[in-house]
Amino acid sequence: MKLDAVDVRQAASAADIVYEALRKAIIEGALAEGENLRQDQIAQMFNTSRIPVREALSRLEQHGLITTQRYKGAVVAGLSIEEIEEIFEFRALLEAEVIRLAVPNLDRKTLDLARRHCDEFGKESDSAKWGETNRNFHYSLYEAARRPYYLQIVRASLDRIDRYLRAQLTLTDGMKRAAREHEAIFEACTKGDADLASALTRDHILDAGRSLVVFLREQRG
Amino acid sequence: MKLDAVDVRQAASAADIVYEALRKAIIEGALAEGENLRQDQIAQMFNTSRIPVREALSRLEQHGLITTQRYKGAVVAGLSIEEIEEIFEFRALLEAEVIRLAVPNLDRKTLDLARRHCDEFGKESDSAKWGETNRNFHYSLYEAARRPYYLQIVRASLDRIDRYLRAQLTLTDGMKRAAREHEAIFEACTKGDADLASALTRDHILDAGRSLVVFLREQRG
DNA sequence: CTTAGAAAGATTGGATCCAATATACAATGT
DNA sequence: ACATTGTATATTGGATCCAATCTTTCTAAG
Repeated sequence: MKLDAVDVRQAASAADIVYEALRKAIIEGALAEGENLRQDQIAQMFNTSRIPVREALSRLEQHGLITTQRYKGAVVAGLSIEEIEEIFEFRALLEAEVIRLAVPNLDRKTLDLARRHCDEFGKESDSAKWGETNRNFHYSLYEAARRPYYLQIVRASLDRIDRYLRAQLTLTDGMKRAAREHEAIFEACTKGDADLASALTRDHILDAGRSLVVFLREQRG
Repeated sequence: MKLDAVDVRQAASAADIVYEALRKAIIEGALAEGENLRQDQIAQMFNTSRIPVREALSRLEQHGLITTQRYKGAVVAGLSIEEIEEIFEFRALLEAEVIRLAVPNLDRKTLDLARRHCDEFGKESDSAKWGETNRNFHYSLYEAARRPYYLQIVRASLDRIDRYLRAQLTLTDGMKRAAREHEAIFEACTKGDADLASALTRDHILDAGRSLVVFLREQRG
């Protein structure tokens, strides 16, 4: 007997579905910062009651993606430029370390996968897909670090600033530069040079942060 | 008209209260790992319904303090030795950086506060109070880094392993060594030597992690 | 005696209802 | 006209009820 066994117990609850959908919408910028999130309205969109919606909102707040006020409701969280700078600095520290830990564990298969993700960058120009490819590329390498806790934090950090990054990339030539930097990081990984990969990753993130801050200062005045 | 105005809107919801109480109980080890958390039972303890309890449990799960299975309930999360090692390694990286960023901003007032916390270590032998003092000491210095996002992650990381640390400290002479190391870190801070403070903090955390792992390997066999 | 299967009880997930609070707007007095 | 107060509506927080699922127990056949 052969079949694609699925663990039924992992079936998603209504709250899980709402949470993931809202998370995705916020990360991709489909929901603008400051936008109101009415429990009733969301419940109707998902054909459910407000209970799972409230659970989802509570989780989103824990992750800093929304802010809530008692009896007033939830709004999509916005980040100040200072907060954005802090998160980029944090990511630089963390991801530089993760790639350093990953390099010694990289095998042929993982590198091939990363290579394919890297090649995708030339093709995509849509910001949602670009963001997806960006995550795939970095995470395919990061996985080799075998540090689930680190990766969880890395993910959460990227979640917070992804929408700003995407908005900027579509409006500037940041995508081309990012593609070149990815190429260099990949190169260092194939050579097994952990220190170089780490330094390049650090610069890659700090550069992206700097251009984003410049962009936002113009935009916000 | 003069009165002590209080922002009423910050009043805690039932879910907030339950969340904080359970978080504290788990961190302090009052709830053993693997212990079942029945919604009904908790609701009765807090004289409330299951709704706020479910919200609290959902938040706790996001922070990794409990694990839940659909229709089966929640249990206090346990960490494998590998997971504990990873979190100590992570904390070493992060807190070493935080203290480095903090040192240039330390002023007389902050140092005095840290000094007082440091002096508390000699007095306390109760593990709950010791843990509290430990947090107070480190955080009083960390605050000067002015990196709220970093601190949020630092807090969450400590939350996960605090109960193991406390259990070990009461059963070994780890408290004395920790006190000496705190003294040294404080010394480096007063001198304004950021690199030294960073290195000492890193070692302080890695040492604590190593002794804890040794302790747990014995205990768990 | 063991074990598969069914029934009963326990527990969680979700829906509906009620209470507490906020917001918008009308009414009233100066 | 303006500010203040009262009221009506909208929205959230919490309680209670029902459905879905798990766990345990009981039964009966091998």
